[in-house]
Amino acid sequence: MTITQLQYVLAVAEHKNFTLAAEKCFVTQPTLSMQIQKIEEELNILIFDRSKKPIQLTDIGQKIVNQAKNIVNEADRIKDIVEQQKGFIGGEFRLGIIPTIMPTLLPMFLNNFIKKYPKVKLLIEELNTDEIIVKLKNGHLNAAIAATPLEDEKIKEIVLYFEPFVAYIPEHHSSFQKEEIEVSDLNINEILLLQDGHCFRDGILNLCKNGTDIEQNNFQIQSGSFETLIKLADEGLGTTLLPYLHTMDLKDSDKLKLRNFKEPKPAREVSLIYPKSELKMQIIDALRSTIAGVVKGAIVFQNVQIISPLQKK
Amino acid sequence: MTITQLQYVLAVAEHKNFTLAAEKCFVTQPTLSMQIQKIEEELNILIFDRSKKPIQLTDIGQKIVNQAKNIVNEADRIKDIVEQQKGFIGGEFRLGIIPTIMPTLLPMFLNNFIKKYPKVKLLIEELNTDEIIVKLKNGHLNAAIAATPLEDEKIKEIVLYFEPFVAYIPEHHSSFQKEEIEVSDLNINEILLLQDGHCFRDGILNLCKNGTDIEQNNFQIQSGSFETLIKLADEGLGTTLLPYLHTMDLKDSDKLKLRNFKEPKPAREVSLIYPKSELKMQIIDALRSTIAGVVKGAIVFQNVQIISPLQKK
DNA sequence: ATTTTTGCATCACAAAATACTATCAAAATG
DNA sequence: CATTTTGATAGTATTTTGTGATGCAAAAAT
Repeated sequence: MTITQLQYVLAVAEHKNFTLAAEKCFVTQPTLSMQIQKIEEELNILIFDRSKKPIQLTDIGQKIVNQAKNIVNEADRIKDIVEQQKGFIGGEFRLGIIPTIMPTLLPMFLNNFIKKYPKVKLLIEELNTDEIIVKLKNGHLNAAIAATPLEDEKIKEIVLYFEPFVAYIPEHHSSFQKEEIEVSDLNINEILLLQDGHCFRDGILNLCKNGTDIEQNNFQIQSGSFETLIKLADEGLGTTLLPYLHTMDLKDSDKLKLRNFKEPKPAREVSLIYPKSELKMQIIDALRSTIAGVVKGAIVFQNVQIISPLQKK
Repeated sequence: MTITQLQYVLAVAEHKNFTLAAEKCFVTQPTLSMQIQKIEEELNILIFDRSKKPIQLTDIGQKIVNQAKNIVNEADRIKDIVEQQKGFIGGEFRLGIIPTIMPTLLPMFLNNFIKKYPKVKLLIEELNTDEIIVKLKNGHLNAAIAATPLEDEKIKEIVLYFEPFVAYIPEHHSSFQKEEIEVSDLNINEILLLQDGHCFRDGILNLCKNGTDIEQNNFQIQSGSFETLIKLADEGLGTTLLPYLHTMDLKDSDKLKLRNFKEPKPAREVSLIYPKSELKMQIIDALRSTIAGVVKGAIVFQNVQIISPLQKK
């Protein structure tokens, strides 16, 4: 039994297809077929049920795949340990970022980071929280930036900053006169929300559920970008909530429509998250310190109340 | 990097000698030398400092060895998973037992066990607790039977039974008249103890320290067997304490000198212990159930007070 | 101080394992 | 029914792993 064989098993288990798995492993399909047969023979069991289409894991195969993941992860960490010892910070690093953080945070730290760690090849992907969790677990991402806490056993979190929610109230709205607003001023049914799947949407639903129930009446528009929501609000279609960093690059005329919450301000917790396997910890730590550096200047710590980003059932 | 290479690294790390390590791996020394060189080259580091005699691990080498242990352990478990699935209970199994449990417990369950699981080749070794802990951690033992709790992070314990201490009081002793005795009746300085290194000795010291301090006066004889202690006690040299199972095969004349403690009786906790890696769990569980079966008849559960087997500093 | 022993490295070569190309057979697709 | 997809197999090339013989330096023994 070799580590290579286990990697082949994992590839087939993931793609449910020998040919595709072989490609991903950069070998030909017969090579992979034979190695899979060899390990099955050595263990004297069948890992895959080839009679089903697409290919299925047998019961014992599932157990072996789980264990193989452990082994391959632990083996990968050896190279990690060596690099860490050498103080080498480089190589490919796959980072996921949720859409509501991406446009504001990424420009703030990306330049700093690539200058400081030129040997790291950052591969950044915009994904929503659910997709991120899956990809962290199956190893397609090394780390991600998302709203937390996620309460996921297999994922670790390092809090980067707390980002208050800011209300955007169009001029004609009744709350426009107030200097600061409270959660109770908000009517969930007139808040313009992002599409389903954005955790920022879920966070706001959690925030507002506290007082009133959601009435499924009237209209509800959901958009994928805050810019749309702002324009809709300006058209008199309701109010909206923005994460603090988003408010910084509004036009001055729009900034006048922003209203802070009274303390403790509702806020989201933004964290760097990564799988428990803790691969590439040097780079994760490099990211953390770079982001901490740039965010410290932008976000003044205030008395905040953290809103869960999770969808409550 | 292959699992085989990691095993070679572990063998050299353990024996600090290429030639010996090669033997243990059942390959020639050049094979092992070359594979070690290959993995060092692949990682581009030195794992061993060959200039020192005996060979030393480099700093990074130590870290790699730690990780290699993980990997090899996890890899071993794959075969374990397969056997478990197949319901196969067999193969070599190395069991350590402490000297004060060996002569009484082993005859009680060994016959049952080998009849029930004829494919298991039990390799039993008499070792004291310290030796057992080392050998469990480095993989030279699969499990052991010892007094617990050990409070060791890396070792798991399954309690088998509680074995009360019984006092052996010679006829002319002042406590001989009492039907039941108490801890306060014991004078640590007149109790005959086993040699240093036996945890039964440490347990008794813990028991008696509660009341009085140990005076380092007079005489203290330490023996390696209870039989010696009994004879010395008969000669009027003091009293001694025996574990309950040991009292069962005394001569009737000697049994008259036994005195039980008042409840809660001081007792030792005897457990099946094994490393966290949890290899060969099927056999460990087979042992547990076999021993539980035979002990249930012999030891009536009573109100006991567990004495720690650990040497307090 | 010389010899012997110990212990790892190196060389040349054998055996085994791994991978590739080409091809086949079965199942799924149209 | 022809076509495509997908995994297995055969034969061969390449790479890896292993062996025995030997070298060489340092430590141990005489």
